[in-house]
Amino acid sequence: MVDTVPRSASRPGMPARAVPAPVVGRLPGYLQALEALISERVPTVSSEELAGMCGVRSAILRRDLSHLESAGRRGVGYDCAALAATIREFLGVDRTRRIGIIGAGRLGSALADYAGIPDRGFALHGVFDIDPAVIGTTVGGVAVAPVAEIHRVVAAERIELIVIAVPASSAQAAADAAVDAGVRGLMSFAPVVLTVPSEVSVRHVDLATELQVLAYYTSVESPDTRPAAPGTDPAGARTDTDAPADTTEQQQ
Amino acid sequence: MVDTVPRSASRPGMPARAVPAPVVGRLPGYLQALEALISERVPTVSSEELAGMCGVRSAILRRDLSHLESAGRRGVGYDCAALAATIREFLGVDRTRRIGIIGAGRLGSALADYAGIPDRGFALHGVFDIDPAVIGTTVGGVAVAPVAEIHRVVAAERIELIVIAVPASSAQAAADAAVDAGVRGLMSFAPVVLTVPSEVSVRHVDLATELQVLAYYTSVESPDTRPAAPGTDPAGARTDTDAPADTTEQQQ
DNA sequence: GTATGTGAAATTGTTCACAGCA
DNA sequence: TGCTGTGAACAATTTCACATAC
Repeated sequence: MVDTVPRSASRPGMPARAVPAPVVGRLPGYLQALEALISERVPTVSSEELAGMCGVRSAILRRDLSHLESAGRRGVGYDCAALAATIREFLGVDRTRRIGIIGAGRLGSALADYAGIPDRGFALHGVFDIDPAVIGTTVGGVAVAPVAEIHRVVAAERIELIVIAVPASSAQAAADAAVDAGVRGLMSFAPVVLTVPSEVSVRHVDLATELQVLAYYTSVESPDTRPAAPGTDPAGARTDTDAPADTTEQQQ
Repeated sequence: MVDTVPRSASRPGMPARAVPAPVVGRLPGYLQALEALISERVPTVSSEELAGMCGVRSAILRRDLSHLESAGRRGVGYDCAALAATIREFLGVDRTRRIGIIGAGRLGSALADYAGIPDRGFALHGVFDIDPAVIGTTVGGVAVAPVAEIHRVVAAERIELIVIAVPASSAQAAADAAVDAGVRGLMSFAPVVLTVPSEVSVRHVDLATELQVLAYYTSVESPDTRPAAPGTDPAGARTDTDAPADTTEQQQ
């Protein structure tokens, strides 16, 4: 599926700017659903169907897709393969992105497995740690290198994104090292706010944060609350958050 | 505005309902920052300071806090300990919430470590798997039990939240088992949309999704984001040139 | 003087509903 | 006929700015 067309990789050929963060956050979900359809040999989907698979309303789906040069055919629907290709290109994963992970502990190793999974547009090209005991061992098919060498490895392997899987106490240092190495995209699992230059993007995932939000929703309307509608509060895909996940599953 | 949202007669206890999802999503971040301040013996913070620590604007912070019975003192700021207590109570983590993890693989084991960390309001009370090879082993200080026993364990240990850390192919089955066991809050790391009853809340975190969003933001930055030829734009769209330029994501 | 809490405005995002094309 | 794409209505959220309280 990757099969990057031998074309210029410098710029996506579509109006990139001005696409709202919530939209960007939902696109990966559409892409995932499309890939499932494609693997089942389904040629086209209607906005209604695709939206249903992703847990959003069809109107949202259509408007979201209108931001990128949509490939729908009125009266027919969207060509799965074409739309998937469009979204991949839009997101910039039409070519494989090389990623690295700082932290070869349990979490880092686990993430390495996921990151190594092909067909999602990413490939693991570096794992870093400061612990001499793990340096040199293989994680996710890659030899663990000292964090001190991150600059060299990032350059040599052309790593573009770094996942931070170290304890909170070393997260900022890890981020600094990654930024210093030239990386412009960071995804952190450490429960601290990272300070980075404005040109660097950071996505943050924190187990405790997610659980606390979950705790809120399970207590608000679990025990005895039934104040009408509140249950329908769909957690908007946070820009950043957001994560494109809905809190409450609602079927209507 | 017509207050369509039922602020409802909230529970006498204390929390006021109808709090927007974006607000709920930011509260854990405030709590985290407050805990850091508390550990440094800082007695009070201004909205300006706290907001700065969390990567949000002070106006947002103040309005967010206004949703719960705020504890600020004009001219002074917020009492760290009091505010932290208020947020904990609001989120429902003023008492320890018991969680369980389905999937004792690498990811599940890694998460078990995080989940076991005290002071965040959670305690691991169950780990489940279907693989006979890991059942009985200890993960995160808990003996791994068969998924088939989840109902019994959830009841016995009074587990309230379940983290799903299994492959995509078994995620729905895991969710079904958890729901059947009476759990009303799920956090899933599997890249699939889970179908659950409306009274169950689901939070979803997917590495590939996050990386794809990150990929987008790291490639959009191109200095010359030239929206191609105007002809490509179907409806002479209002190219709101000028982007928010928010490369830096703030956490959710 | 300082910093909160909050109307009101501005902005951003979602839903409706239908014109128009395949 | 069926379904997309989108103007317009609507709703939610953020930001401003200031009265208010300490």
